[in-house]
Amino acid sequence: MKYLKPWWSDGGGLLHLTILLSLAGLRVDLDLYLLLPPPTLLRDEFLLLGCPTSSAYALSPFPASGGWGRAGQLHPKGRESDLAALSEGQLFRELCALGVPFIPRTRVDAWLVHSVAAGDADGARGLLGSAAAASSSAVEVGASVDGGSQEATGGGGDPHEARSGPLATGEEQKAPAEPTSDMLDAGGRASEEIEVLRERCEAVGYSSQHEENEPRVSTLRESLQPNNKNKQNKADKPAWETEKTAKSRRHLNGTDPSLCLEDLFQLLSSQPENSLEGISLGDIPLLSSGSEVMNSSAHYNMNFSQAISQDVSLHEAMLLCPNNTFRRDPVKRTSQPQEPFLQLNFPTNPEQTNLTGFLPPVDNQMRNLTSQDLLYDLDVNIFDEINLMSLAADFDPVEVSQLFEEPDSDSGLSLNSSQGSSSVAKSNSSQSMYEEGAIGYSSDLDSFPHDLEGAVGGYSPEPICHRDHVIDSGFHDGVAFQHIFHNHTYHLQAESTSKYFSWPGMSQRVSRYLNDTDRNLSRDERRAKALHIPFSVEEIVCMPVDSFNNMLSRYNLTDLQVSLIRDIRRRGKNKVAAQNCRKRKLDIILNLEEDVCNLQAKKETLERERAQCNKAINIMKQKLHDLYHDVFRKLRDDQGRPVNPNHYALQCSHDGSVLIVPKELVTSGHKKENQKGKRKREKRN
DNA sequence: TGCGAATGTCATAGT
DNA sequence: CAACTATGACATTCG
Repeated sequence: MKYLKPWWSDGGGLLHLTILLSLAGLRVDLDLYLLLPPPTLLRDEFLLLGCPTSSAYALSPFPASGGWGRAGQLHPKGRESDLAALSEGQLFRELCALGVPFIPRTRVDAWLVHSVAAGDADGARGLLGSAAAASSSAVEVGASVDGGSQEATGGGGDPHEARSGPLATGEEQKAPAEPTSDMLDAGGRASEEIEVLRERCEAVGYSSQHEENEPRVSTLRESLQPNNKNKQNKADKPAWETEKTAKSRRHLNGTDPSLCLEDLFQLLSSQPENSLEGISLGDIPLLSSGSEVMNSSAHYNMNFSQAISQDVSLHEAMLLCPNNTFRRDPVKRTSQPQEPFLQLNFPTNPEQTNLTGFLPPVDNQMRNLTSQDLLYDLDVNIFDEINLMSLAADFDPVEVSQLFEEPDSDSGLSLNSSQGSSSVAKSNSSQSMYEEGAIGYSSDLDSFPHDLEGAVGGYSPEPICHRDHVIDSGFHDGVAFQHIFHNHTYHLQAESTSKYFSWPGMSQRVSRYLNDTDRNLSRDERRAKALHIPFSVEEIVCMPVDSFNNMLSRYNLTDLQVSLIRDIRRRGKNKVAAQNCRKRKLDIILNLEEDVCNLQAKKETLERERAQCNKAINIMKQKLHDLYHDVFRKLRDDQGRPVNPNHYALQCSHDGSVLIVPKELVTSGHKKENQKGKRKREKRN
């Protein structure tokens, strides 16, 4: 079978689950991949296998054949070959038809999942019994269980019969696992069988020390479990969980013939601590056989409670951040000491505005912020940005005049702008911010109070763009100043800070400094903002001319505003045109270079061909010369003397005959022909 | 500090 | 004629 490209390589998600469940009185390891919806549904790939797509999950081809290969460890002899008779595609189709949102990692897992999902308790139990029998040396109970199962079901544990349940019925197996009467009967038989099995287990010396359905594989395993967590958990559980637990047990006991894998998974996810002993994510070694279960039981016992109790979100599972530093743990974050960070408490009283207190010095700890902090704060800042939109202030005519005097050259329209990228690159580290802030952007910073500069340690205007968050957080709730360096989303900043903000009593210089983020805006954007033009530059530039004119007429705009809007539109369009022109020019140059290369290659080819032709011509000439002299060597005149090739020449006539002509006649004939040719050419001209 | 690349802007011709 | 595009030329920024 050909394995197609796994869809998770395109960004889909997949969780590796090793599930230990109690089924038919046996402890079973299921090694599964839980499918998470991929961003792009590779339906075509999936249908290539002839598998329908689940509504909730996109099923995919098996990730690799390696997991299947290990299934042989679990199979008893003879069983493996039977299972192997099914192609992976066939088995997988069965699972798909049953809506199983898992990719089993092993063939046995797939088979078990299939049996359970199809409500075939006999098949599942038979498989388990076979598996246990296969590892009877290590799991003595398993052998008894296997035998009991076979007795009780009249060979129900036989792998062949197990397979004949869901698979051999052809189209029936593709129907949803509805509880039919047969299944109910099977379920009833199953419960009876379980009781028989339990009795047999006790008869061979295995006494259950736990709950009636406590999974058990061996006494060794039991001994390796120091704490029976289930008991404790059960005591602590609310009523609804207890009810669910009972339901899950009914499922897991096989008494509910309508058991399907989705139910199972819901149970697993809803109360994993009780219904399962272990779900571990990540690189848990594949457990395929009973012996392996035993050997790794210590690992599980150590891991179960931890693994189950962890609230693993999909985000975390996808990120797989080793230290869980991405986790949004408000308690953890708020519990972090805040002292190292700058505190900002804006006084509501304008008289208390103290610049020195406003921007305290930056210490080294601030420079040592981790990347996780940066990421976290970036998200936080984005939300802060939203809050900032409510902080619009009034129009400042002084600012307008200054803006229109600014000499910098920057446009309002950012087209995949390198401006943004450069800004981001520039602010990739706090260190660089300091350095650049110390040397750059002198024009406006020169007018900025030095005490403030000193207070912030030479901030560049770009980090100052984070003042949004500073003001927001500091002004409203006194949150620390820690986010000031962390937001790298300068584009978003530019978008969201399109309004001025201030508060009563804020000094003009502080306002100017804080609003110096406008340097991140283009000149036109700043101008538009200063004139309170109610459209974005992008709108102005990209809008169709009709809409543009309607917009101008609909709004009551001043002449200055209209003029600026038209200039913005003209410049923006011209900027695009210039970029297109340059791109076109570059393309032309590249095409010309390509043409030059092609022509050079063609020239070389032609030269090679010419050399070959010349070589062939020379060979032909040589052959002709040899032939010529060979003919003359053999020629004899009337007296039988050889003909001198210097006096005579061979001449081919039109009818193919060859004449021996004196060279004098040949040369005169050539002269006449040349003259005729000349006359003809002259006539043509 | 000079240099070159990238980009914005203006003027102008063309569509 | 207005609007837009294309392009050369110049200025500015930045690495």
